[in-house]
Amino acid sequence: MAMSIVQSLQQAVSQAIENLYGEPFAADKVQIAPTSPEFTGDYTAVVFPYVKLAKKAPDVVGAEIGDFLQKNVPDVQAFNVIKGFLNIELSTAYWQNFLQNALADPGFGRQPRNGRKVMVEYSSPNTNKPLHLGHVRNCLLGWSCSQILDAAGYDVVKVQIVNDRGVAICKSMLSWLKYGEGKTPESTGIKGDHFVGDFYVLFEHKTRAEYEAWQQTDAARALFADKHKPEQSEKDFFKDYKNKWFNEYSSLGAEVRDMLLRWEAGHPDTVALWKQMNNWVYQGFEATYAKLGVAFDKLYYESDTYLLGKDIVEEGLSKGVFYRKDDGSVWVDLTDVGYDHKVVLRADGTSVYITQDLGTARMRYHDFGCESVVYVVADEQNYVFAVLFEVLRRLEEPYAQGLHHLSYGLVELPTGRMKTREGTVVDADDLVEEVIRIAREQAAERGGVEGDDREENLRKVGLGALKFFMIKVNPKRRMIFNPEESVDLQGQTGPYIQYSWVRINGLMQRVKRENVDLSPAVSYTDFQPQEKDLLKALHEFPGVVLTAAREYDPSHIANYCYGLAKSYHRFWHDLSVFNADAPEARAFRLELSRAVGKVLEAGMRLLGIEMPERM
RNA sequence: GGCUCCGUAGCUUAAUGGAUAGAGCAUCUGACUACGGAUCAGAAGGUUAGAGGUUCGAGUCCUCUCGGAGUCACCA
Repeated sequence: MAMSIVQSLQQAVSQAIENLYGEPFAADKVQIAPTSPEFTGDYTAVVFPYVKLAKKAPDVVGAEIGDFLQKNVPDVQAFNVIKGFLNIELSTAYWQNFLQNALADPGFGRQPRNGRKVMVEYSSPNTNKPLHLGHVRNCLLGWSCSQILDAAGYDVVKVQIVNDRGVAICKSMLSWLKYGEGKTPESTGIKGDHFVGDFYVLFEHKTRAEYEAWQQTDAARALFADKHKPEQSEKDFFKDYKNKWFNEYSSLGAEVRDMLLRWEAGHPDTVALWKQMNNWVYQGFEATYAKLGVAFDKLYYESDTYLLGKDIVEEGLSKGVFYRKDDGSVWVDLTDVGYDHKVVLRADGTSVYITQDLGTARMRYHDFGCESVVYVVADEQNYVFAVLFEVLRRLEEPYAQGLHHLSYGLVELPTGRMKTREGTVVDADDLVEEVIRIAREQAAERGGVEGDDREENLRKVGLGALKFFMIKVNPKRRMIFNPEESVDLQGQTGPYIQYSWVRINGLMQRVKRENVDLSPAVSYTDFQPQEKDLLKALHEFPGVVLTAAREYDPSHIANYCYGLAKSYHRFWHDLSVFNADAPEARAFRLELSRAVGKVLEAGMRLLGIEMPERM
């Protein structure tokens, strides 16, 4: 592959230092950055690191290196030095050439395949209730991260692990058996995941009613009198006691545990019911994923993986990574890296969560051979993943050096964390409908364009607003989501970017209609600042994709697209395209617009955001 | 309490150790008989929580203090 201009400049600067001052300086240590907007130039070399070995003042060093570059690098046209910053101006020919190449390359911004496989795990829902706002952020991050890694040259495998077993789904199952009267999603017209979720909520209500009734019994009163702490109110006491009550006194609790035991024993009716209810949920999930525009290559189910990992525990024992206590439980000592002792197998020989995670990791490596894995999971599990990764490294698993936890901040509401019990959960399906509704409302207010594709465009605008809102901030930042006002359509938003693309689309339609000759573009040389800004921004695109991939951070792409769209809006406002005063200028601006449109579309696609034809 | 993360304008936020900390929202003032005004320009808004330190250079790295969050089950 040809060397990029930045690499050429690094090499040339390195060469200059060696020639001028007789000291070697590694080319990849040479700092080259895009020139700040307030100065003249395209790229800037920082010369402070060389003043010591040159034994000269910074501005002298800058001038000497600049002189060398101008003489030895054909693309360098001019330079200026300000306070130790060497600003380099590239030639018009370089920029013309760059634009033509970018336009000719259908995959501009994408790297060649690097032959490496990476797995991205995201979403990973429970099957007892529908997806909510938190899953939406997770899915958007997981999807865009997958797209970005793909663009960076990796082969990406997208997976989720579905928590399809355990107490939670048993609650929905029992609830349906007791109160369902044989209803189905089909018979009620309720989407499958919501249908099952409703029975989960109903179960919680019934449990609460049972608990409140129980609190009036003599046994409960006696217990409170005996066990409560001084200062503790009856209300607080019973709040804390709920779990214990559910496990020891509740008849619903007993029935759920019984159902879980029957499931684990493979009781046919129970398993059949479990399959039925989960299938309802999966149909609902699929619809939601389709609406969000995300997909998976393979699904893993906890019912298949929850027993895995015991062989790894044995291995770890023989390797000395783990140790066994007298009661038979198995542990790992991580105190030397500042963590704790962690149990990896219970005394009764059954798995804990990490046992399963170890087994799943190995199983997936066996399935796909990915040398690295990205887990998209909220930051409340930071410690869990730090421990998991440390254990896998100690076990010397072949993929252990490539593990990454894409940790993101929880999405909260203005009232605090979402709580199922308090009914404050923002449902994913509702949210999608809501943002499309807002887009429709806004379009009507602006006297939006009608047409056959109207609904499709409104969907793209609404989702574009939502997705951009959630992805433009650094993933690790916590986010307060106010459904009332979070999805703006003006300013630093998805629709702002979509609008710049729509403008370009309008130009391209006219080019086609009028069969405009674009060939004079190459003889245009008098770049205006607004045009130069766009050229420089386009030039950055491939590097931004690589940065986003390296840091597993889609927000870089979002911020880049915003910056490019902003430059384009200014260009549009300040300069005429079709009415340019010379044919070369008109053709060049059209070509430049075409390139911007192309990059905006590609960049936003990496975020899972589509461009509407009109808006 | 131990460990981890965070603190940038009224609010939401950006900034591979580099130049005068950059945007958006909200507020105020302007801009189309011109390719679409979901746009553009301008004003105002900052001791980057605080104090030390390293460096030619610190929002960024180190130490301490203050404030906030997460997490510390043989639960899933």
